[in-house]
Amino acid sequence: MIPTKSTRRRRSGAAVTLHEVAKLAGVHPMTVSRALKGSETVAEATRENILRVAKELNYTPNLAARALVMGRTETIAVVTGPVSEHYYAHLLYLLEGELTASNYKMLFLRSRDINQDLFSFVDANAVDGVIAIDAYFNIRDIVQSQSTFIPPCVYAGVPHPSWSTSVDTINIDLSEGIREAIHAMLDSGCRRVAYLVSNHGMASKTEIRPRVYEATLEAAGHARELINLDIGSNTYVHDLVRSRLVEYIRAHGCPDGLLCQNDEMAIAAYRALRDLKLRVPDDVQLVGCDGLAYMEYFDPQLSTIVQPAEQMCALAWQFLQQRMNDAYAPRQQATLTAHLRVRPSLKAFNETST
Amino acid sequence: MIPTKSTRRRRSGAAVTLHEVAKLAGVHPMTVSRALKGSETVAEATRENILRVAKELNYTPNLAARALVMGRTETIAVVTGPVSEHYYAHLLYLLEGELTASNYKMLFLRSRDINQDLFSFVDANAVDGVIAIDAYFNIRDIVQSQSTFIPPCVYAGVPHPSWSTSVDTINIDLSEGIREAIHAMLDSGCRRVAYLVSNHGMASKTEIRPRVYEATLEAAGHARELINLDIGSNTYVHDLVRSRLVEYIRAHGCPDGLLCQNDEMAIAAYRALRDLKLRVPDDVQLVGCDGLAYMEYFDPQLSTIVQPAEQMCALAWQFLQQRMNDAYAPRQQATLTAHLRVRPSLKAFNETST
DNA sequence: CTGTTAGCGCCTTCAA
DNA sequence: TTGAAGGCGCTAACAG
Repeated sequence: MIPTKSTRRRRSGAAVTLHEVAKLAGVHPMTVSRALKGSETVAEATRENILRVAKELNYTPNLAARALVMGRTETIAVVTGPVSEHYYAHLLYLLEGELTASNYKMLFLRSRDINQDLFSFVDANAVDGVIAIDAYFNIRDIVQSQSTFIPPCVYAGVPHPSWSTSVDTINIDLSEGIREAIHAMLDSGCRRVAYLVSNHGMASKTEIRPRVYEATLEAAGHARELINLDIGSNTYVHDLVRSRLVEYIRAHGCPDGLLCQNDEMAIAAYRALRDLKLRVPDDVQLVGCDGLAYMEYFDPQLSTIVQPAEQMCALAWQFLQQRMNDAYAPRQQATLTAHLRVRPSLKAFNETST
Repeated sequence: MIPTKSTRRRRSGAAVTLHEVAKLAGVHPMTVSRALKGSETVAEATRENILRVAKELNYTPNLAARALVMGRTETIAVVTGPVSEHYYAHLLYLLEGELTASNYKMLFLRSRDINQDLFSFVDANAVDGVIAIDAYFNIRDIVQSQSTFIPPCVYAGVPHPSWSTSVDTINIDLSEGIREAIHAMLDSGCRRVAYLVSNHGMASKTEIRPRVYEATLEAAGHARELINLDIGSNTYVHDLVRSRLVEYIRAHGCPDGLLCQNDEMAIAAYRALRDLKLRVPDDVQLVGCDGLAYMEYFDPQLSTIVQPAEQMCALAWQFLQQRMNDAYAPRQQATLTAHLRVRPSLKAFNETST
């Protein structure tokens, strides 16, 4: 029962090769190769015989060998933010659908450690291309390098303001949604609309969210209140957001409108408010950002700025395929707009629905 | 700027090979190979020179070539339920941590279409092993085949009762948690504890959850109420669970205790109850199963049977590594127990906390 | 329609 | 300490 150590490193199990099939079918390996790929030009009789033998031997082509000779792996690297956040998990789910529909495999990389040279995977012939979502720092090096050649790569997500990239890009424009959210709150009588962020980077004036927030409030003649909980790049943010927001409200009183950097934080904020016996939307109106399905299941149902995730993923894969076909095609770009979804966590919901 | 078409299929970009480094360093390719791997036996001077040249040329080893000759890819296939469910996303996150810590890559496969021969990926030398979680049907074929050799594979999750597998296994034992949940509800006065499932399979007597549910209620002398919403294998279950549960309750009145197949369904059930203006826990006590972080952020905070996810993932990777080292090592098995976490959605919470 | 030749980039093995 | 030979399994290109 112990397998023969025929070849030096042959995996103990199956590992039938083209040659073995060929020998048993009484033809040259090349004929087997042809027969197993799309038809091409093999006689019906031989083909059928070959297929039969291959099935009998349970032949599986060695993908490493094929990748070596073809220079392609039919594998795409996908890089996102931490998949512990449901937003990224959802994107992964959507991308998985796109890729498997095209018979591509997905190498899932680095949702946590952020400083990693992605393109080495392309150079290493481990993947044919890269889809990076909201992973600024992962592709920054490449984008900034002056290399004439950039491997097939699509960057999608909320654009980072500090660089203008030369890679194919799908930008999510949040500004519309943010304005809609702020106006929804102001129009229903909010006098103190705060913006809740998790760290310094997200509070910075170069980020689009705080910028739009500040501009919108200023235009409306209201004071700004940027709440930076400063939890760094911690992954499990919920607990910290919850406790620090409770502290903040105890110290400074509570805003009557709360716009959150993303849905995860909105959920944590919701909890903090309930801890304090504050009611949504009567005491505080609450809006998140991402469009998680879960938001609708809270009580009251939570409003959110919905990112067009399906569209983004479909387009990302489309762009990447095009790029893999033609490395020197002109740069591809698209911008998708995120809009507010009004739910009962906004007082505007009642006006809308009745 | 257009790259030379030197070799026929060379990818347009980098793709520096060992030979080019060798030529520039004035040594034999073999020496480069040695110098770049762990030291071995290369003179200090030559090594340094080689490393310098390699860096200068931005050399990246071709993983396909290495995989071909080594027979290993340092890649693991991970198969789970649909990653749109947060539970699986969380497992993915944990596994990613394990794998990257060991310098392994992760091929993420088939979280949706369930009938796929996973082991062809191992045969194809595309991955060195497989971690399958709650993906019965994906590994069923292999487990049932009488093949003497099973590729490195670890199956983890709630065990399927119908087969006794010969692969390495980590079983999650939910029965403890289910009993605890049911008793928590009965002890606080529930007279009608129902069990909510999504489809026929989950309602079947061969499944452990309904079995334990029925046995426990029977032992306590209570009637059983299995609510099967029969939504098949739909992925986005929330909406359907919500609407069908509302219908059910309108038709049959409401149980005063609701145990759910998993947390996703508990969340949907929570929403259905709120739609009906029913209060948790006053009108209905509610318990989910999985241990999602989100459960704690609802109001009231939702109780759940917590699966030991960290432990499971760590153990899965440990088992798989061992198996990859020794294909003929004895079968590895472990059982982890899930326990109830009592939160305010159970009346017992007040007794506990005060 | 099928076989031959050559080589993808790397590593193992043996020789110097 | 380094070099040379050979092959992993497959496929493109060209013969026949």
